[in-house]
Amino acid sequence: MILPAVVLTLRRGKTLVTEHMASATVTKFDRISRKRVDKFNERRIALAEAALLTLSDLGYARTSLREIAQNSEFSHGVLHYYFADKVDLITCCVRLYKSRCVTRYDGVIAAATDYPSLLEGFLDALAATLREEAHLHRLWYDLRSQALFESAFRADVAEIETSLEAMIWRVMSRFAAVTGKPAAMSPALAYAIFDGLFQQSLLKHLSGNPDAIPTLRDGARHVLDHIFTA
Amino acid sequence: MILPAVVLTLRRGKTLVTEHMASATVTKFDRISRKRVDKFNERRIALAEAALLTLSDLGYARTSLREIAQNSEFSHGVLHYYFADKVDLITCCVRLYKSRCVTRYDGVIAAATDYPSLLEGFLDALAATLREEAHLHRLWYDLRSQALFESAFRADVAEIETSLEAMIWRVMSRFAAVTGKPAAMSPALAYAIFDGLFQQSLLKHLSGNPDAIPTLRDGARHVLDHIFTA
DNA sequence: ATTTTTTATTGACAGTCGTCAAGATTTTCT
DNA sequence: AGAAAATCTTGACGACTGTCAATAAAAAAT
Repeated sequence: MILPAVVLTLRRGKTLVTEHMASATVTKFDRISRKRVDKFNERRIALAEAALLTLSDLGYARTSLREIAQNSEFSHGVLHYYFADKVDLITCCVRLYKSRCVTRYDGVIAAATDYPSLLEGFLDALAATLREEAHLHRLWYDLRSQALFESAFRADVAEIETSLEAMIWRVMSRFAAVTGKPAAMSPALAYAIFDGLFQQSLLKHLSGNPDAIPTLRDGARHVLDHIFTA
Repeated sequence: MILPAVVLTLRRGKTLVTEHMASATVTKFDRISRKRVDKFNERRIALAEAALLTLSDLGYARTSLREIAQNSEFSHGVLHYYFADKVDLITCCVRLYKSRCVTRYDGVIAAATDYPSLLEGFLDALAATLREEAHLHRLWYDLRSQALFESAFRADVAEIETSLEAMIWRVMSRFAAVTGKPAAMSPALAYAIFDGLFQQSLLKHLSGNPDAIPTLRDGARHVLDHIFTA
């Protein structure tokens, strides 16, 4: 039981490159160990993926480690082999969420070259997110609220907020490039607006209100029209 | 143990006027019973007030009924005398929150008659809310997130959202009246924008970032300037 | 092929949770 | 005053929680 102890001490770092191996030459031991770390990390991600499913179903407050394990192909004990504690698991899940969402609109905005098609493409993508990933995003809002209480989550949540803000700002910059008008606001403000809009629509959508998606589209269109036309 | 049974069956209604007393003449029995109901309701509110304190300290996920009782002058059993279950208590707390917040800016907007003073007054009030009621508002965002999962909370949360939207719209209408320019957006959009801004600033503020309040002021000022000047 | 290391399961632990029933205490009514 | 009703406390229940140690199973290394 040597490796886990080593990995566990390094787990919290952003990368999994071990420090005492960074220098010196690459030995056989290096390659083997790296392979093990990778495998370890793959399992971590697979488990976090399963956890993400259960979490987005039940929410943070109602999700237990046993429930997560039951919805996976593993036993509940294995979670403590791959994660130090519950916070560590949730943190890993949040990072996974980020890696999925953060390039959500990049394809759409690269494709369009004029305002109308860029607008429609973005609105479609926005609507698709609400329709297809509602459960995942309600989890995001849940975890972000947890960060207001639990300082352990704050750093990761803040980092994701920054990524999402950058994502929205790439969209705005594209609009600016296409229309020739500046996106006359800060990235933070732009993100706040679209985030507020999306959150409002999400609650409507999950309440079964069929106006949720049209409301989201109209709101976003109104904002963008106001900024980038006449 | 007669009254509680009666009251408990009526508890979930918005008012506490009993139905079988609504018609007919006002008898002595009526007055007495009403007085009891009022007293019952006062205790409910006092307990909900205590619960609100604990909840805004710990958040929904980490608050137990025992903890709430411990921070009040009562025992934990009394909570089940005044509330049917935990959801009932939380619902009552949410309603209490609403009644406090919903007129937050009405005084400010009535006082000012020109754009600069109205703007500064509103920004001051916004900043004061963030500074003085941060804990209460993080609870609101927490409970709103819970509503995304628990349908039992949705109706009350939606009602409060409507009230807050109306509150923001009264502010916007005042700005429109003072400047002579229309608030060129829907009430829902205006609320989404300020809510998004506030939420973003709240996370910053609770993370100890001293830029939180200036950011909130600048963001709000930018939006309002953009709408109501030139 | 056997030993070592890694991975996964199981069962138990010490707490906490919401809930409720039985009974003591206080208030109200006659 | 005593009787009745309302209020509050206490203690217990079954269920569930995160955690972890003991151990079995699988994989890797020698």
